[in-house]
Amino acid sequence: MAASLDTVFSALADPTRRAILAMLLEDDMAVTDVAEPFEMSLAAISKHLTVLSGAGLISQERRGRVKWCKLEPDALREASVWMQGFGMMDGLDLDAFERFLDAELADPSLLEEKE
Amino acid sequence: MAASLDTVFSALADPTRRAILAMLLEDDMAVTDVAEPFEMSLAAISKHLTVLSGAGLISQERRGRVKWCKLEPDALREASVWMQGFGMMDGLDLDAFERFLDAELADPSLLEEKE
DNA sequence: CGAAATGTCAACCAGTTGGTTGAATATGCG
DNA sequence: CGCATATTCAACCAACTGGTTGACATTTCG
Repeated sequence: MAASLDTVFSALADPTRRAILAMLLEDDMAVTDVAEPFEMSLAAISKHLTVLSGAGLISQERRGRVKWCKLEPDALREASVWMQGFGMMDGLDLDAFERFLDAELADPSLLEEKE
Repeated sequence: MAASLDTVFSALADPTRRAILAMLLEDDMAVTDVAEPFEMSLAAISKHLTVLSGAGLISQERRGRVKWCKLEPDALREASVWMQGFGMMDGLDLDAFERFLDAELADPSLLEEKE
């Protein structure tokens, strides 16, 4: 819950974790369902979720057997503000933003390996 | 430089490196001057600068004995767009999104002069 | 020339990261 | 109850990080 710039940026530095966030953009998901598209163990995904949770980027609520993961995009705000200080946000890159939207609407899983 | 989301976010995850970027916002600086306010060796700062350079966040130009470091805020753009996508999708930054729509509806050609 | 200043390189070290397995803990279901 | 499901825990491992120090190369300057 610290949600410092350190923890947020370092949580975002991993492509698996960014892909998870993109998936959660669609809908809340159970841990097992989050793990399904990835070629790694459930335990590894569980750790990634812990990191995301520690950065405040997601919240998790246990309901019965299942732990639901929910995106918390507010946690991005502090980092976003920090970046705005560098002046390249006086109007974001709209072309890129539109491409993001198109890609997102077409198929969220495509966001995984953008670069 | 690579400037992938991975390298940019992980470069930003370190407070020393963020502080360096903030310093370079003021002015271009020589490596020694960048290092001066920090309580660590010059070699450590040199490594941080290598990381920043690898992420495309700074450029370095050697002039005589001195290597000048220059902020390259464009490298933040891709990361910003990625983050902003989350805010937009959740109505967090609806203001900016509406401004985007307004601007586009008013005069789409204005959007070209971004760079 | 010889000395100081500017950086980087190489080796090293401790701590963190991202992954693996196998066991453990709840919870739900027939 | 007994078994499958959902998730974490614990130990372990290789690779990476962020720091150190001392040696090295280059450039400037008296």
